[in-house]
Amino acid sequence: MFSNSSKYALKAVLYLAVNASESNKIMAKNISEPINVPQAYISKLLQDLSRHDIVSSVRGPNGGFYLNEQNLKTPLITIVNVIDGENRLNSCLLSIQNCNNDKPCPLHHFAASYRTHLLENLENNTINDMVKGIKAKTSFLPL
Amino acid sequence: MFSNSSKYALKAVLYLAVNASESNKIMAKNISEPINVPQAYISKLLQDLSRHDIVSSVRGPNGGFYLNEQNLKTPLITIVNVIDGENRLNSCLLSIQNCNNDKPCPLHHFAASYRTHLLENLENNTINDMVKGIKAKTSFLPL
DNA sequence: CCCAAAAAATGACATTTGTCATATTTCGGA
DNA sequence: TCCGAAATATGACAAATGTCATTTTTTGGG
Repeated sequence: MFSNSSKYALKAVLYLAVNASESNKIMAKNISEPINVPQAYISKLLQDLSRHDIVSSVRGPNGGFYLNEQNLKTPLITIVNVIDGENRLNSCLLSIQNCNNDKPCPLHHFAASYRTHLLENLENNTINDMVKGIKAKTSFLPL
Repeated sequence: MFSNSSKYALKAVLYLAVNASESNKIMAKNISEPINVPQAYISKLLQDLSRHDIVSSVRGPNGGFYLNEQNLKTPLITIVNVIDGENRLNSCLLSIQNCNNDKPCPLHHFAASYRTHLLENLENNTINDMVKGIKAKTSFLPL
């Protein structure tokens, strides 16, 4: 579904969204442990995300990562697209070129409705929407 | 979602199910072209499937691959499990250990219903069910 | 009983993905 | 203005996946 990298990126971003702020930046090495991802690896991912304006970062002493107001409005799909590349979620279950509703492959209907449903959710929900759920305790963010 | 290997295996099995029979076996090299998969690669996959009694094979002259009555009754999930290993489809979108309906991760509800839905379909539908759809022209099997 | 056809087995190689280690740059504070 | 803290950059390495080539075994037919 998603690559490991995307999963890690999502976890890191969510962790930052909940725990960091401009006045309380978090260093890569302090994100690593709670989300259970090697430090150097999460650094590399955060650099990618930073370059794409999905997270904010400040170098030097008292530096670290956090999300500003704008960052929080990022739709979840953007994170996946940056890390995994576009339309990783777009292809048919069997990767058949011209599989569509008119000329479906045998497994098409097993996945089609859901896939669009999932995509809609990833497009319409922002990081901030997820944070609300976590703060309202309707969803959880363990390691 | 599935690995390439699983996709290829599914395509090969469906191709055999539609086009081969005990009296009309098909050689690996003749499956390769219509489903657009390298010959040696599809051979390896078919050997795997043959060892697990998902396809039938006969060596020597006039040999080849086909599906017998029993093979046709195989649920689709079995093919995926043999090639990709068990429960590749079981984990949560973020691969969080104890993510479930009671303690869902933030993305849980985006995927949960679909995943169970897809799994049910793969478990309850056999190769033969797919062949029926293809013959009834409600689904299609291009390359 | 040998020969050729075909599956089966084995292993080499390439690519992608994931992981780690080591520089390099930037910045604030003493 | 220099030092150390931290992000950033780069590249090496490992593992999984995908691809290809070669050899071995089995089998039917002449």
